[in-house]
Amino acid sequence: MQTKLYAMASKSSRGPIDLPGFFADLVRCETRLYNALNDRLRERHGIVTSQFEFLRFLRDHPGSRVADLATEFAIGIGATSKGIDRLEKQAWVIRRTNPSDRRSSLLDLTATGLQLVEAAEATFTETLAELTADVLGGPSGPAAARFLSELRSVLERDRIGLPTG
Amino acid sequence: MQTKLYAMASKSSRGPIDLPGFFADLVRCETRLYNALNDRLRERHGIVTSQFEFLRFLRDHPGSRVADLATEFAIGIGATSKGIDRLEKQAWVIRRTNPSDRRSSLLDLTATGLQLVEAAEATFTETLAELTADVLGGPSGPAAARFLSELRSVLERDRIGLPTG
DNA sequence: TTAGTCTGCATGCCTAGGCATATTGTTCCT
DNA sequence: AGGAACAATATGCCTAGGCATGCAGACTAA
Repeated sequence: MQTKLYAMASKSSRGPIDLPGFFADLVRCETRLYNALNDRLRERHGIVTSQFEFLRFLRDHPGSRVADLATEFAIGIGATSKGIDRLEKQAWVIRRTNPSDRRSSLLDLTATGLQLVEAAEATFTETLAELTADVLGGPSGPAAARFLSELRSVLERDRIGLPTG
Repeated sequence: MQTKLYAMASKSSRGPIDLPGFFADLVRCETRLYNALNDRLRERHGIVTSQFEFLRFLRDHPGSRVADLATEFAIGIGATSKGIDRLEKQAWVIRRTNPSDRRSSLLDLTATGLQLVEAAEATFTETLAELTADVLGGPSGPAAARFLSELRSVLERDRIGLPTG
């Protein structure tokens, strides 16, 4: 597969980063990891990765509003609302009216939702470790983690890439 | 925004990588960069990032088949076929019957398509540089590039995360 | 208060991708 | 040669997200 040529080219670059190549690698890794995690989570828990991420966020930030999720995941408000609809339909999440602003709801996991997210988290972590095992031992891991963490902070600070709706 | 807590936690970790945090940062960076690039490319050239990537791939790999694109981008064959339909409708790509296997077509850019991809590439590279300027100077960039390049190679080697169709 | 504006979210319409299937062409046996 | 298995991709149906809109609640100024 010709693809490999790209990877090798950026790998051996010594000067400043090959930015397009870097971005391509970033997107390809994200896509494939996301797909693989979807498969596992669907098969074992009947959810997909985006749902797992919603549930995990609500576990870690109980009482969030729809807009908080939208900002966190950089997706539209409408999409977020619909995603919550689906989780609510499964009785994994409840909307409770916000006492201090009746336009919005506060979101929380149900007991079942909590149970689900804990089980799914085990699968998630395990699968991720499995998929990245071959490179995690390498020396560039911590630097990569630092880099993406900083980049994410900057993008969030400047509100880059937030959809309209 | 509570989000920052995540980023800082993974940033200051010293031992083995916080894998879920790393993955979260990866996905968030990808989403926001992709969204921002979409906005710019749409506004200036009337295409989105996925289309730019298709066009660029065909420029660099003329005569590819639909399946080659599907593998490269880890998306389904059907989706790829439809994506090519759209590019063909705009006369940016042509399907030419594969002389050695008439089930498939060989894909190539038209002159207009080539012109478009060259212009879009300038926007793409420039925008990407702009968005990542604040962290590119940092010391962890090259290691991050190496890490993702290696991870990508491993995922491709093991055919991880390829959709069914 | 009360009109006017703003905000948060739900909903509708449209597009894009996943998966299943259909179609056409190729390969492999015999 | 002839048919069965296989392969490449085009197409249909379904779901999820983007964007625009609608609506209820909050906020402001007079």
